[in-house]
Amino acid sequence: MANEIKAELAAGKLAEYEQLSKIYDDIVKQARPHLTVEGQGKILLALADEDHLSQRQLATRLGMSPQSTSEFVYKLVKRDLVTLTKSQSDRRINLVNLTTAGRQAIESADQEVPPFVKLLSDDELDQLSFLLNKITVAMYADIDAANPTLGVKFHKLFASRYLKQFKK
Amino acid sequence: MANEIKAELAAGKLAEYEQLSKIYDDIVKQARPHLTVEGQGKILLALADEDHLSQRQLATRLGMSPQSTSEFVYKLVKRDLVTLTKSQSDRRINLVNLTTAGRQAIESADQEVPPFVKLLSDDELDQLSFLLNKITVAMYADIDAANPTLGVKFHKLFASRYLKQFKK
DNA sequence: CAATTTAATCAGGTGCCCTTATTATATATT
DNA sequence: AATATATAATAAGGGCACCTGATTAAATTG
Repeated sequence: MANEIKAELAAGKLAEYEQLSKIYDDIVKQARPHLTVEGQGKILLALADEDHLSQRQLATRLGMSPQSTSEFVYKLVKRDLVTLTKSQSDRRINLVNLTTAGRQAIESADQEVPPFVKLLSDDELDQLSFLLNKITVAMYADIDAANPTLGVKFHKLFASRYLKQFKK
Repeated sequence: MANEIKAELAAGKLAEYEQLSKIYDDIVKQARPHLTVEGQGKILLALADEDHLSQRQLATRLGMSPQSTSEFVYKLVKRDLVTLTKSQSDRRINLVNLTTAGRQAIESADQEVPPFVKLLSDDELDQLSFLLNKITVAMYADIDAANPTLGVKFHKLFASRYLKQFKK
């Protein structure tokens, strides 16, 4: 019983955090443009991980329809952040390649640790990472059970964007 | 230094959680329709808190433009979840009222504590709530500093949806 | 009473996604 | 080789959550 209330409280806080972080993002975005982990941003992030992917590969990795992928790629082409080149081995395939500008867009949008995270103590940070890890592991399992074809493993990549230490 | 890495790790986990929860929502939504805390859902939630608000009031509380508010209200009217009645004291005002169906939609969509939260121990739930509270408090402050007019306090309401105990 | 403010709506637009055709190109089958 | 089938990508159209810039109607103010 007591446990039930605690769980509701935690779930509520989690929901509140999610809502707030949308607003937070909007505000921060106005100050300094930053990559969203949606649409075009997703594509860029995937290409940062591995360049010269086909649209089909992108779609699979990102768990979205090839049509949507094509749309975002097209928008990125218009913004000169990627180019398309026909594969020589299979001329149906349109390879998506980051341009210098595209690469720069990713770098310059490098995620900064938000201030509200910085204000936690060492111990608290450990606790938070531990708890969130427990939660995300369970989520991956649930999502995978519901839809094994979803390219969801990919999302770990978004998390690693914060880890500057690990980049080169 | 060590602290910096811990912070990056936690920030990354937080980002990963947010991404995953979008996907999680989509999957859960297919199984059982549920209110989103966006658009029409936001309106319903606000009305659940206080019925018979003007569109202007809704817009202010929800921190969105009156035009968007009007759009969502109109969609809800078409779905017979709310009705519009002209205010008698000020005939410019169109009051938005929940219908029985609207009220039911809110109740029946009552949030359930997600399984991944339930799997935490009592202590872990306490820790998580504490940490998230610390974070959200800081977020409220930052958001308010950036844009004091934003009706952001409202979002606490979303959190309270989980607290069945507290409802009537 | 004229001028201004306010509530709501209309019109049009953006971004993220989806589904249902189509069009090329490849590969497998006869 | 010729046909059938599978696959990569695109076109077309739609839905949802927002937004900005007019416009209209009703209130308030001077």
